[in-house]
Amino acid sequence: MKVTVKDIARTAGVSQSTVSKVLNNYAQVKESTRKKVLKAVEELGFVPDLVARSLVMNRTGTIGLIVGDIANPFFSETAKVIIAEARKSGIDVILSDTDYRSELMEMAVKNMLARRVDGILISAVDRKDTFTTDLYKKGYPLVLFNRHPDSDLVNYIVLDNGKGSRLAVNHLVQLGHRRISFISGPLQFSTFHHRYLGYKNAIQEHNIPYIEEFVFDGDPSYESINDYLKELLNKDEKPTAFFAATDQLAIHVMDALARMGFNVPLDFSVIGFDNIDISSNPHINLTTVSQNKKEMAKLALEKLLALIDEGEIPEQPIHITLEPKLIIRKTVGVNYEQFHYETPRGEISLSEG
Amino acid sequence: MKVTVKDIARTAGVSQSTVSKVLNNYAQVKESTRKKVLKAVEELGFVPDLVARSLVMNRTGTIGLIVGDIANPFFSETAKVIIAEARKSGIDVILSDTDYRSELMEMAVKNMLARRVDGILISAVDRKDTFTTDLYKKGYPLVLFNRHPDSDLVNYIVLDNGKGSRLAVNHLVQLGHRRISFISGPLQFSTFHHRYLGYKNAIQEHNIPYIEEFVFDGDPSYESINDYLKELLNKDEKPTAFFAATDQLAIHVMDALARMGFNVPLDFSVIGFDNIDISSNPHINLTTVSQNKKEMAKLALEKLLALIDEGEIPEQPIHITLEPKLIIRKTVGVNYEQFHYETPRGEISLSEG
DNA sequence: AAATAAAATGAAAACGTATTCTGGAAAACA
DNA sequence: TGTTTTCCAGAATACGTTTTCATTTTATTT
Repeated sequence: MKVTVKDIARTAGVSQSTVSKVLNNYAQVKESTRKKVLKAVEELGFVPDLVARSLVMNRTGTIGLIVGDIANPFFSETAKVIIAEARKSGIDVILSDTDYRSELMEMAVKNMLARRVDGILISAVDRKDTFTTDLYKKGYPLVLFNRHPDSDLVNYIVLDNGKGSRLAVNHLVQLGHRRISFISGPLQFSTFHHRYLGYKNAIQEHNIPYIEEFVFDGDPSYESINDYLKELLNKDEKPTAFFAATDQLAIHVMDALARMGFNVPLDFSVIGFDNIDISSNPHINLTTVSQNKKEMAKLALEKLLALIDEGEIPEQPIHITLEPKLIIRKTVGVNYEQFHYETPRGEISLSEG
Repeated sequence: MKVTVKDIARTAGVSQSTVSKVLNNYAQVKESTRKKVLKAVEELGFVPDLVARSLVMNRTGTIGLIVGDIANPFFSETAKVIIAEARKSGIDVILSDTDYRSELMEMAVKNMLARRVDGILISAVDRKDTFTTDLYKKGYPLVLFNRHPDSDLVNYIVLDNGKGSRLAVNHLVQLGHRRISFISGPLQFSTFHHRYLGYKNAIQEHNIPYIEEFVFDGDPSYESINDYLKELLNKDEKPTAFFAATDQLAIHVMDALARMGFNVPLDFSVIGFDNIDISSNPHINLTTVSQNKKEMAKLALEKLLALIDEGEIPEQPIHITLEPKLIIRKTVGVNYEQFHYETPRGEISLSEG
């Protein structure tokens, strides 16, 4: 039936332990017997049982990857590099999708612990999450990326989201916009929280009043955003630009505006965040803040593997923040109205290039 | 350190076997001892070691999922439903990404066998692949989806790709197009192969001559397609419509046309295949052939789990083909030229709805 | 109350591997 | 040649469960 070490031992005329030794490249084994064993392995087509090995080695050679939504390009692109890089170290990844529900995250982690994965990578924690922190304190190899909890006592690799927002707001302000609406996702995620904070700080740095009605953080569906925009654009005080916390949201905004008969960037400017693939499509051409997803994923895995190899957790948690970058395309225009009526400043460059 | 069944046994004052029995809901255990054991489990926070269990049960509770490119929406969307559905049965999935390279597929399978996954789901086989067929013949639970090899001796769930092409071609022909270019991906994949065959058959059914220069199956990158189009549109005999074997390819085509200053659908019609998320975007609005990815994924998993539970493979491999559907949006127009100069037929409806 | 049947428990083996430790053979040294 | 060291190989144990089978306990019958 299934060929095991025992079979190899028998046909090679040695003991199980020597077979194991040649399989694991022990030095202490004569060349002649090594040959015998290898020949038997070849003949019988033996392949070591990794679960048995896991049991005795106390290492499974697997890691868990928990994402918010694998169908979301951000998560799938990061997953891709993690899987590819892990494979280079002979490590397999068990993937879990929380569908943005934090209860599922906790369940996924528990399940993976039972499966004895060697470490866990999570890009889907809530700000108020304490579960991961507790787990890490117990010495379990764990690194978060993309999102992090409010607690600082766990490893994470994230984008400097606040800075990203500042980049976006500055760009808009430079082109004359002073009434900027912020379209956010759920603020319980650190990404959105910091993008929101960055937006708020940036406009205040420019002495722009913060208008509560200008920020949206409700249900991120198209319909919901469409409703919000309709209501907003009926008021006296309209924004001239929309800063969306996500390219996906930005595209919703653009769609809604288009359906209302507005032109982007002539009537309104739109800027996104993430630089997903579609955004560079000539029909979309979204100006956005980009993050280096691949580097983030690579770093997260790298740190996790190091943690696993170390065998013990460092005193100080690892915190890495990556730099955002502004990608200028075609959805942001000059707010002439602003230049005309309020504070026209000649030194500001109006070119988009 | 780690709490095991032995610890539970000790603190509950029973034997390992009884602990195992209450954990696995054996009938033959007195209520009072069940209580004792459960209490100890609770107190010590015991959680069963799944790798140890796997070893003895000869079942890991994991399946392997091998995809061509997890960053591609088709694969990530199917992966999402597979992961979610598998979880409902307490099964975890190990994900592998072949990056469209078939050698990697074979390696991934071998690795998963060593990991003793209970079954494997593959959406990334070549037409000439025999490895999976051989494996299945050996009795290993295996189901392919999306793509299938030329051999029929293995289970697969696929779309009726030929029919999908016919749907697309018929639609174009009904609107007066007779010069239809087919933009394909690599024909070594059954999906593209059958879409190509469907295209060829469909135009022949309409007595349209097959023109070799009208089909492209080279490198599916934007640049390569752009080059092809430039050359093609310099010739005398130009197509009036493009049928792309993939929405991704259709979007490349539209981008290239847009950059050359053409309007879709006024100058050229474009139709895609797959109905990925972006295609419904108002800026894209691609007419396309859709497939029910979720159902495909669900069916594939369902069949695999059934196979695993059966314990032995059925005499006849399972073959399921799903129905494609035409989604009419805004990228296909009427070819008036055709109606005007050649065979204007009054009975053909020109409305797009 | 004794005999029997049924129910509950435990001892032991198994799953397939890695590793420690011991003993013997060979080599190196005297 | 005798002794010490080095090198190899194997026996035994461990990893943490499940499961079979024998045994003890409890319940049922006469």
